[in-house]
Amino acid sequence: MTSRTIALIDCNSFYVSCERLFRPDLIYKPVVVLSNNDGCIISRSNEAKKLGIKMGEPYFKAKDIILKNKVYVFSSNYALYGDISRRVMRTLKNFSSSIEYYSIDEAFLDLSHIKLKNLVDYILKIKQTVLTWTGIPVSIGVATTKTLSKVANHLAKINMLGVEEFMTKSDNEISEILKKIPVSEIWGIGRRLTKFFNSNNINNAYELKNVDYYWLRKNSNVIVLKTINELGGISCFPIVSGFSPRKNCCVSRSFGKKITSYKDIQEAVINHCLNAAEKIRMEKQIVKTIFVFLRTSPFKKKSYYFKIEKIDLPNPTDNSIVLSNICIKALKKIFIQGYSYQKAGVIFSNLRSKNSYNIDLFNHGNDKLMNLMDKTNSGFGYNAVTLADASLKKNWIMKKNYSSKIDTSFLPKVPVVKAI
DNA sequence: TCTGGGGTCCTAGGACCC
DNA sequence: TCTGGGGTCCTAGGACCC
Repeated sequence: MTSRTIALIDCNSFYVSCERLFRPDLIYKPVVVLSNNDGCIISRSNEAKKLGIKMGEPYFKAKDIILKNKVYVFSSNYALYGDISRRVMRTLKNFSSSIEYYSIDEAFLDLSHIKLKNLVDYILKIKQTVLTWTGIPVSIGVATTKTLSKVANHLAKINMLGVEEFMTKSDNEISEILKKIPVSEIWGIGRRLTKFFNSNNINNAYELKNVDYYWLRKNSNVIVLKTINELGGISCFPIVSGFSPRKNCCVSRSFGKKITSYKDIQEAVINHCLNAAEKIRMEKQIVKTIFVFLRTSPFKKKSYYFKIEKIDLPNPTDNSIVLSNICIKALKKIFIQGYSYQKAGVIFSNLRSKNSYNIDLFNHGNDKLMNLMDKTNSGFGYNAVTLADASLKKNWIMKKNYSSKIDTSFLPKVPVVKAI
């Protein structure tokens, strides 16, 4: 088998970079972006990282550092990030037909068609083009496997060029690099596996690569075995290009404040259900199994309550009215008066293609209504049309105190520049 | 006081069948 | 009292990712 050239392109501090597009005055300033409900810090500029602000840290815990150092804070704005992500991915597609959209800010590209002597120039060109066309800075790592390109990308993030390639390096040189990478940095090795390996005296990626295969096979699973192979340059995770339909669809939110009233929770659950239903209709899927869950804050251990209710549908559907009625039925089973609830959610599971299934004849007439609803909402904005039960008081709505409110995918919200 | 959201995959164990 | 063997399918829970 001939070896592949695999590049991982990763946007630098992606959400922060998106916000900076409309606030160029914030380049070189410390900036963070918060998760939904302004809960945790999920994106940090380099300046914010240097101040010691940690990834995933609760906002209230970092508040002191933030205030003292005049860190700029944004609530997350996924409409904006999603749109910018699409532009980045579209740009990358010009450089290789084999591309895997791995996450909102990452993509794998197969660059096997590029000659080794031209490789560095080529990846520098990718980096420059993305920056010019979208304004987003990226780092690029290149190697023979996905796992190694992740390692290369990690190095690219800290060197001057912002790119790093292993293709022209000898095995010895790569081994020296791997000796300096702790196992926890390796893609696929999480907290539990790190602990397991460390307790067996395996601390860096080089030691991991050379671990006894039979011992590992006994003590681990196939994914870890593949990861070890990939560290040694044997590709086990191919690039998966093209769209594959999702298998589950979950919509859940923490409430902006604790909620005790059944009516408020029902309102939230119906809204989550309608969002999920719209998502699956866009992918032409129908639902067979529904879960509705409800919980209090997991940080208040004494009075913790969590319950999830599952309902199997005899006739799979994508119909918002049918689905929200089922969600209400499930919610009524798990709601107990007296708790202060923190979060509710809806999971659509057992999704399948609408085309491959005989749709229940009685539901069929509602397709037109759903189409109309989706079209109206995409033209006039989110929730222009909804169910009567869904939107009244919005007591449950999440906190978003620092939003830039920019939405480049919805015309009325696009910023206007005036030339004088 | 305040702690995100949305995914995938693997495995062990139970249910069920012959 | 003694209590097979092998297969499939499903599910819950755990681990990982961004």
